[in-house]
Amino acid sequence: MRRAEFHTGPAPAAGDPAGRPGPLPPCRPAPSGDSGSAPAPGPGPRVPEGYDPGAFEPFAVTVDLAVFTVREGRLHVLLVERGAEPYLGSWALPGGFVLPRESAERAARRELAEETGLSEETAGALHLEQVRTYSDPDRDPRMRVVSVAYAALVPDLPEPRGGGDAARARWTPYDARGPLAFDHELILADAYDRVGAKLEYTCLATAFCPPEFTLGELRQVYETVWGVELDRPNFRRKVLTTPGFVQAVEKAPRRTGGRGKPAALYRAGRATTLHPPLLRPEGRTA
Amino acid sequence: MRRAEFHTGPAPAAGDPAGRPGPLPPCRPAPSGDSGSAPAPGPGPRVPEGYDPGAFEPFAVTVDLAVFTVREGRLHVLLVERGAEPYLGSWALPGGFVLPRESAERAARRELAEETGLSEETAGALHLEQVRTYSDPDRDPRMRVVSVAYAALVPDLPEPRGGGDAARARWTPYDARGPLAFDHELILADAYDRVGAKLEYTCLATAFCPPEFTLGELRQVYETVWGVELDRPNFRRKVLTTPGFVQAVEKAPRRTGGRGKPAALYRAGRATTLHPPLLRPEGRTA
DNA sequence: TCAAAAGTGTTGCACCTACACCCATGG
DNA sequence: CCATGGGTGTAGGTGCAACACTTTTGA
Repeated sequence: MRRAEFHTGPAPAAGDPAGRPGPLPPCRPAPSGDSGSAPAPGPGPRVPEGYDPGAFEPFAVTVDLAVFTVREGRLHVLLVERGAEPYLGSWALPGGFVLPRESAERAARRELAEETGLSEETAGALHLEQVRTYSDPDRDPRMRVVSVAYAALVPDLPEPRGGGDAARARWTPYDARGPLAFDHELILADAYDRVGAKLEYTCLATAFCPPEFTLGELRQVYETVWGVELDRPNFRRKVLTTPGFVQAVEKAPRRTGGRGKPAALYRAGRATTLHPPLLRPEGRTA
Repeated sequence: MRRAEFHTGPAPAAGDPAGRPGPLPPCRPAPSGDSGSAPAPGPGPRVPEGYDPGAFEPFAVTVDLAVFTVREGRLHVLLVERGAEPYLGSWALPGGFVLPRESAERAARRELAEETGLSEETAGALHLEQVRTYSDPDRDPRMRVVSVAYAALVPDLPEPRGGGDAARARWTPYDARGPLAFDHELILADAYDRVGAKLEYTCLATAFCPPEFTLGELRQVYETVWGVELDRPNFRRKVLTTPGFVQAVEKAPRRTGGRGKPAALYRAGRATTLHPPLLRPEGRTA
């Protein structure tokens, strides 16, 4: 169904459901009809196929964040409670608009800092993984919104209470979350799949850990995200024999995780990929 | 650098460099300020951080396609010659605008059909892989364009001569391409990396083959994309012992690839992932 | 009869799995 | 002392790399 009103004049309804002012974007010149990605017109006055002025209906571009952390042996995801219709009161992924002069990744880092209460520098150092872009025309009932989804992996952080938007944010156990607003259920599932897969063949797991960590903590990341138990001795060998995965912290003494023998500390190494990969146990059989 | 003209009125220059009419999109109502991905305003009249009316500057959303095929033992990519400034005469990835009522994937399939001259049904069955979204504010010198990149894998096709945009399209050897317009060099490299990686742990290689293929053809896909030689006997065993990767075509006799013993024919199986993966030879050592 | 590609067999190594066992600490 | 987690050792299995070999076609 085409939106004919875009060709006949402004559509009705400019009010914001949340009561905020609804600024009208000014009319703007049409793009040239051929962009970095658009089909270039052939030589001559021919109008290329697929060209439609409606194509220039402005899209809103946003980012959605699936922020994961491992907390008390469970995978948690950062969710925010919606304060406006639609889905008022529902939980949703944090996110926001991409501003005119920023890239989607910068927008994602900005939102990440806002929602977690971290400084922009700290947030800038965190691992951000672009997952997918969601562009179904009906994914937002109010307007056309194209959203770039990012997965962020953070070590265990305090409950977000940084003021601002962070006040609405909560760490929620991944498997105890309720239904999410919009298509955020799908986005979160995709992000989870991506993270699980990347643990297999990259050093990504260290992104869930503080700067210095024990092999037990690192192993718990795998076990928590994958939902399996790994053999401790074998995991240790695999990590230590993969060059560049971790590097020992020599001078530092040892740290205990409550009971048991104190463990040696490690830092993330320089390597980014694992060769050969560290396959999930199910991968062997499935 | 902000584009002040968007807040002060229409900017100059509405004409298309190619001489086509430059339709002006009508003014439209502002979005509610909170979208499926936008920060929901907190309870109360507070204006959430990060809110900026400029965020509603309309973005153009496009798709870019990296269409790969294996031809005469070389990896080829489909490129189009630009017929308008900027980058007039340069080569670029095919692509185009996402229309108001279609998803990015549907737009990609539509463009794929247009550029290759295939029917929409045929193109609809081809493998499309969303690679990444490119959103640098300056990636197009004329306006803000956010582009969703897709990689498409097709079996060897005739030279695109379907009329329309396809007339400008050419199959180009991947390693003999010139510099590309915009950031398409980066997009193409990302798409190539993704395809190469996915060959390792998915059954994607069959997408490069016709419906019925020999194991030699399948092996050549790997060898061509990865740029390595694989041991024929070991490759055969790996493929045949991976359940669901390929299934033999019983009744069909055999087919020759020129000289040599005729080979048995196979079809793609039902599996989509490879467990354990088929690692690149370098993966073992690197 | 030779080149080229398909297909089978075999050996050895690399890596992973599983499990047994010792070490160090807190209760 | 024992429970808990860190750390070491070792035997067996799986799967892959490497390479030798036979088969079947076209030139």
